[in-house]
Amino acid sequence: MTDKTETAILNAAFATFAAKPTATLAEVATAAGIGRATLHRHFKGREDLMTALALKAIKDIDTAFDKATRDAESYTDAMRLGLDAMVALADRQTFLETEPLEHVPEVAKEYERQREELTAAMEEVRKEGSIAANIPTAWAVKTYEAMTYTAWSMVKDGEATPKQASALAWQTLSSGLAGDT
Amino acid sequence: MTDKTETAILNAAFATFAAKPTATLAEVATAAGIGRATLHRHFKGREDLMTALALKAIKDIDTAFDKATRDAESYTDAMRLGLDAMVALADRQTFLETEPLEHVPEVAKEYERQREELTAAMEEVRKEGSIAANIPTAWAVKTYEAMTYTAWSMVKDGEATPKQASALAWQTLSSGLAGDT
DNA sequence: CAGTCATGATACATTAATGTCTCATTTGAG
DNA sequence: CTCAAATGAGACATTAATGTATCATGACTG
Repeated sequence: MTDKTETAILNAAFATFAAKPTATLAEVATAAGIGRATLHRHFKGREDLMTALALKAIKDIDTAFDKATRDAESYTDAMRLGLDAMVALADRQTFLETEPLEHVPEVAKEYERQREELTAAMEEVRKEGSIAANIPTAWAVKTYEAMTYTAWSMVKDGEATPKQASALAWQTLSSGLAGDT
Repeated sequence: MTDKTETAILNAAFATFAAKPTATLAEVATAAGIGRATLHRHFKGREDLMTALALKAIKDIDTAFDKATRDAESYTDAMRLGLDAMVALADRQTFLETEPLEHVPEVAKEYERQREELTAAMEEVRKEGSIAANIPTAWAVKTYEAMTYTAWSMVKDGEATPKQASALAWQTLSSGLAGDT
């Protein structure tokens, strides 16, 4: 139902800001293949766009993760499946990390919720015995995010296909958190 | 020999831009505890400051890494020792990743050189048998950088001391790249 | 086909950031 | 202490980015 033009703007904005956080609205408009005035018709201003991006980023990640893990056999398996889906959305994740948006209550709330859900899922992974005892759950979560970013970076640099990259990420993550060297 | 004020500016700038890539020069000046005019006396403009930051970031990382690994027993050991040192400099690493500076030849050249050195060192680590055969060196390098960032993030969020964080990073990295789950 | 609607292009106004300058004050070296 | 250099504060000019308004055009709908 969401406007087609708005979707195009948001997608272009993710790509643009991922490459250059200081990009102007004019650059975003050009990247989206539209006029600057049109961008303003859809989003009141920069702050407005940023908020919409943050909310969409969170929602996209939620949706993709849920879909990918729908028929996982375990939490550990869900993490593996989710990783695949997340790699394609690393620009969203990067945006959320890069742009300071704590001052927008709605964004802060959703961000916090998502973070808690991921942490809870990681606790379940721990119960399944996939994480060494000395590794804090917070570390496992951060490492998970870092691996999705790293996989995306490999793909972006043309050093691997998405499939190869997420396989490497999973290998590194699972054996890295299991911890038996 | 480098000016004390300039050092203060650069350090404040790293912290400021790490937290908010779109920060203004006024914000940097305030963070450095100096007037905006003084900042302009030391750096012609934004571009000038960015270039100086990039060069300092590269140099700081080189210096810290060299110092930390001076008496390593092996390349693998050097990576472990280097990790400790790098965690404290993650703001520099973040800056280099965040700010697009390919268009400044001198920066691009130094950045490339450092990257090649790190890759070469990682190749040696591989020869020492610390990296699984199916893992590309490029992946190992990126993961190394990701782990320093992750460790820094843990410290920043107050979830670990620098020592704990770099220990976790090394555990994850070494067993993750060894790859035997 | 007629009418409406979103758009691109453009001009324009406003605001924020940057860059320059001056001057009184402070700092530090000799 | 004295002098020179550096600084902070502020005024000011310039530029870049943002936001608003208008208008002609092309697309889609009824």
